[in-house]
Amino acid sequence: MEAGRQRQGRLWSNLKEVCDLLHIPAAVSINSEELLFQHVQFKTGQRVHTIGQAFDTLYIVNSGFLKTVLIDEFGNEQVLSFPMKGDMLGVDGIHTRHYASEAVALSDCDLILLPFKKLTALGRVHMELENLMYGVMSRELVREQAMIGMLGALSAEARVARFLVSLADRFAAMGYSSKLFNLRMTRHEIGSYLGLTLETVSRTLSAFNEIGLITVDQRTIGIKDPEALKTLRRLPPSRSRTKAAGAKQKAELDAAGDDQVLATA
Amino acid sequence: MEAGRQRQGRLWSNLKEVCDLLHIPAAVSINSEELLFQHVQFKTGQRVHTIGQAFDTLYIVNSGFLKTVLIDEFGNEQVLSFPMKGDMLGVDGIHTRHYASEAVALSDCDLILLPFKKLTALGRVHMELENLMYGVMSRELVREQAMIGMLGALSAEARVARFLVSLADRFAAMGYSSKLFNLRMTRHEIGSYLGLTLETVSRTLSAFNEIGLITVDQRTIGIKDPEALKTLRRLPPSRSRTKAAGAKQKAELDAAGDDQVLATA
DNA sequence: CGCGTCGTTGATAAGGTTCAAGACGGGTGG
DNA sequence: CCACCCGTCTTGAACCTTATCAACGACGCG
Repeated sequence: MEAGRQRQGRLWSNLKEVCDLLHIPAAVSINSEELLFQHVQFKTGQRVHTIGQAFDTLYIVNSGFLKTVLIDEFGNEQVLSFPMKGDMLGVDGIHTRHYASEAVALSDCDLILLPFKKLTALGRVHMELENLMYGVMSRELVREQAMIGMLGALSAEARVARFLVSLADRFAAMGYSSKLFNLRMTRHEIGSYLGLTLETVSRTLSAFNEIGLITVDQRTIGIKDPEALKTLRRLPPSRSRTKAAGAKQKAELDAAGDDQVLATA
Repeated sequence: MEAGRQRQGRLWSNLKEVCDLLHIPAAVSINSEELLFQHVQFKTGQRVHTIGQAFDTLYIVNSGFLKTVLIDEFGNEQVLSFPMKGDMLGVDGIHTRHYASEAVALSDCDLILLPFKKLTALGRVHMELENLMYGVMSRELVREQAMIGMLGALSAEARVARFLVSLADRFAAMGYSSKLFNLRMTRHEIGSYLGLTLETVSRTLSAFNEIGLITVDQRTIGIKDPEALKTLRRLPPSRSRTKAAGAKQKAELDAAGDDQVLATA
């Protein structure tokens, strides 16, 4: 329907601002005010790019909230990430020159356009740019690795707990409160992201609420006991009794607090 | 114990060979025979790099089989990938300048060293290199996205089936048989990779064997019905009834073959 | 030859999904 | 302005996939 952007970008950013946004030490020898990147706005529900669409530009989130999704053979969505301020979009398009995922705005957004051609051309001149890109892509890779580890090894409760902590941290990094914030996504989307059903997500949030770890009021989440959330596990759920060093004594610890749902470091 | 490599690299490769190995169109204007990369050999069980170790070089697998793992707070391993010929290792170290994962040789291996410093220095001169790196990293990112989608949405049987197909494809790409090959990893490692227990992996393989999809003899796998394996799902297990377009008619298809364990395209 | 690792298979239980019903909230149209 | 509706969220109950626990067989190595 769309995927067409409403271009009238009044805003532009220079490289310094882009680096700051990405939390990458700029080391910019480029004083250029002539090196500017255009902004684009997307409204809630609009798609920034779709799967298979020809790749030509990367995006950096300046404000707003999005989701990126994969669509399976039945049209079901699998949420991959919830990008927000400072995150980069579109990197998965570099390889095949077609975006591998779809990015949808969950709120009104302001994105910075980084035309890939322009970027590589600039890299020819300024090495900082190249290293910046490597850093951002590597960071994204590490994030996805952590995600795989979480999906592969953690229980539903642990996943939801870590999701909340991670959100809190990101809000904190953006200067917002990490104690009280609004979820921009539905339970369904959270569930997809965490490999759970929306019912399980809902139930788990309710459970956390009853225990006093958080408060829940629809999309409004209050974090009451961040430490407990961080270390919550229950169910070291598989590939336990590994011979890996250090596994044993921790297992005893675990057994000690067995009837507890949570543990504090 | 090790993580110290047994350097006596007799072998060296030029950029052209590296590109071929990575399946990246070289477009090499660099005729250099003076631009050589050293090889290193690792024996079964040796670690190429460990978590937290200072990052300085990337590796390309020239021959042999490895695994990369994350270690959680209890010492449990979470397998992230099974790199083989043509795959790149160490990319996750770029961001923090420390490797985020551990790479272990599952067989005797021959790896090509790409000192990162050297690489970026070369990138200053030869643009092809830069684009090569972007391509490789983007490809890896896409691979991990697919992995997340799989862990988040597929049943145990579908995961094992896709794992086998993916292995078959990779063997084929390496010039080996895609119909008969040896697993280089244990059931435990497969289970960790797929987010399952080793028992479930074993049982699923046995089930596929009985149905005639594959033959199993310990580590030796024979692929009998690749198409069935590719399309096997059973249990679109969660986030089903999505309102996403196209979901409906496919759901009917699904119901039609409901008592069937497998479906052929 | 025995021990340890790896793999198979069975019985049991539990975590999480599925199905179902209802509540809440926001937007729309009468 | 209220009624209505639809998407979202919550909660309950039954079911099912997969983990857990356990025992045994097979292989490889010292």
